[in-house]
Amino acid sequence: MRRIALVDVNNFYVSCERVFNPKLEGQPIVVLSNNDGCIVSRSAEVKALGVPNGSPWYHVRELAEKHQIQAFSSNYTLYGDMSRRVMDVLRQFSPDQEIYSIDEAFIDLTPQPHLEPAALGRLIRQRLKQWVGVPVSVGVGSTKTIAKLANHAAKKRAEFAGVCDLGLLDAGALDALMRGFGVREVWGVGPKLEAKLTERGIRTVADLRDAPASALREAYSVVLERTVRELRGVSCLRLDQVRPARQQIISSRSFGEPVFALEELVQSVQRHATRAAEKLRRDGSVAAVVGVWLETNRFRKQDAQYHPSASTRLPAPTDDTLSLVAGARRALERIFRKGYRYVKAGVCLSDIGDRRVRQGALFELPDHAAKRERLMKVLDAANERYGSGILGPGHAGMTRPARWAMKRLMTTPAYTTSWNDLVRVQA
DNA sequence: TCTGGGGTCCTAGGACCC
DNA sequence: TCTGGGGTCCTAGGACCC
Repeated sequence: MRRIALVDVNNFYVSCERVFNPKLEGQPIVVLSNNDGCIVSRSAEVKALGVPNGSPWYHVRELAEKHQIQAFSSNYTLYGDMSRRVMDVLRQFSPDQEIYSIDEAFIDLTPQPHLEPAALGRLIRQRLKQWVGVPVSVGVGSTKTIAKLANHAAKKRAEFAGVCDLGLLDAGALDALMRGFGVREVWGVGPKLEAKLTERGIRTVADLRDAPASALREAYSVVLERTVRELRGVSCLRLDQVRPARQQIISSRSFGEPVFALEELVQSVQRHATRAAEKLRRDGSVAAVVGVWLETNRFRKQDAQYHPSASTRLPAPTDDTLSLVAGARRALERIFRKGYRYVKAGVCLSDIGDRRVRQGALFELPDHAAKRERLMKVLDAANERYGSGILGPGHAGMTRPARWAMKRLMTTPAYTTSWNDLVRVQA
């Protein structure tokens, strides 16, 4: 029997903000998405007010004023660094770790049968609180799907006090617990599947566990069949310790203000292609296709809508910023139409491979490629040292601050990654 | 006036092959 | 009246995750 633990940080972004501003403890606070658009993290106090995750911030303004909810712009520099600290601590409990997202990881405790998972879970909780400063929940089960469910139980049921090992429950207690949770709480069941399953009379986790797996595969997909088997304790999902290189790299942003002119779209698309190329090089990958898309505001029914996309296939896979920017620009020029109120642009790199086994172009000059490579090294080094975006193509004549630049009006300092932002402690 | 930004996997259907 | 039977590859779109 495997023993998989899922550890995640409770309302991660909110918890990060609280580490450096303890006065926020016990206060209703939220963290907002880019452009201060939507709520992406809520403290328990805000959840208790019934504010759903993902709500547009301006929709809850009134409620926020009434209850003095404090909002913060997202500070990904801080959250990324805090995430690294959490993962470092977790790795000390088991080297068999899959970092599943910025705030959660699976760890395999099977190779340490002499340790009791629940006791270990309590130790993890205590240590992360003390060493990193964030509260976590721990769920343990014989499969990843059960560990996810256990984690949910650890949060929702006070009697578990943040740590739940479903392996400790006898059959009757496990059944009761599974009857107490709706099918939507299962990892892999979203709103669409929930609706379809409900039609079939499958309403609780227990209903899904006991449903005929092969029939569900026929009706829906192999993904759902695997979920059902995992709920029964049959492991169908591997623990992926090494993340394979990404197959797709996206850089996109909503604009701070609507944009109408090609000139401004060019600037933002160049910026996205540059960022995507940086990510690509960091992965040690090359891409053969660069895609661009534009969006108008789909919530504004009075506006003419236009959501075009196009892509450019490059002569050979590359990680060269200038080639990728040029490709993105060509794609953009093909889809741009005047007269629309654009609110977002994005770039997507695909057909990605390992740069070490890259196939060159037929007419490529070897020393040209070598020069470009050196140029990219300089670019990456400069941006690493002086801040991302300091050096890049198309910067000449750029209007600052651009209309397309993000709005972030409530950002906290980069406490852990910038000397200037270090916390001052008074004696 | 203001509604995020990343990713993954699977399926269906069409084009094409022998 | 009857019009084969396998394959592969690619793409678009859908569903899910955080």
